[in-house]
Amino acid sequence: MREKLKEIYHKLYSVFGPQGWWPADSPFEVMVGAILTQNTNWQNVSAAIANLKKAKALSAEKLSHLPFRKLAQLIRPAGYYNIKTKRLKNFLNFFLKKYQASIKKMTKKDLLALRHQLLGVNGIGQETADSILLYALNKPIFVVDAYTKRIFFRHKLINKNATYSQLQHLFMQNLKADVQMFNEYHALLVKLGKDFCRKNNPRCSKCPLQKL
DNA sequence: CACCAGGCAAGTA
DNA sequence: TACTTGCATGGT
Repeated sequence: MREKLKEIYHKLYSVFGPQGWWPADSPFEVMVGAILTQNTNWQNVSAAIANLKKAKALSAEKLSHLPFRKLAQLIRPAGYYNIKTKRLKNFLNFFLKKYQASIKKMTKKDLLALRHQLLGVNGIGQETADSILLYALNKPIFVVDAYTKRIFFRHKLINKNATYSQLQHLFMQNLKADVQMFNEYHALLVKLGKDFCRKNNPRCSKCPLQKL
């Protein structure tokens, strides 16, 4: 399996090249984006973030002072805007109270302790927590998502009921903990998923992993 | 028109 | 523990 995982990575990298994740101007923007992108395509999230920038509201201080309705209006294009406003507020409270909105302070915290803290925030689940850890704070943790699971299931590398933790351990116990590689690997799986492994599977037969 | 997107929590049994 | 459901916009 170790070799298989490496083989897949190198194949994807050679086909698609570096993906340049996470598309954002700052770690804080990554964290906001991680919450907004829950079960939503990136284009809609991008529009929501553009609204926040246009309103000059993209900072922990500004966002936390913004009235609920005002914030909900700004992030509307991202969908689920009421629940996401609540989740953003929950995260901001956490970020301000525990870390004084300091990325630097947050980065100093131990990886697993911080992950546990993030999971304690209502609205932050495993994928969102791991996305924040990897893409905002450069911590060596592997992000799993629906594409990861679907791709590995379709290639018969896992069974259908594999859990998030099982998938994550599969990667982390078989690969060296390398932030840059974890970054690229997850992004490449999303790219592969978008192009060849949608739910309603238009072109699974053309997937570059077929011939491995 | 139907289907889906870089999830998560709450409710039910 | 193991399902099920609500949340919502915008693109194909």
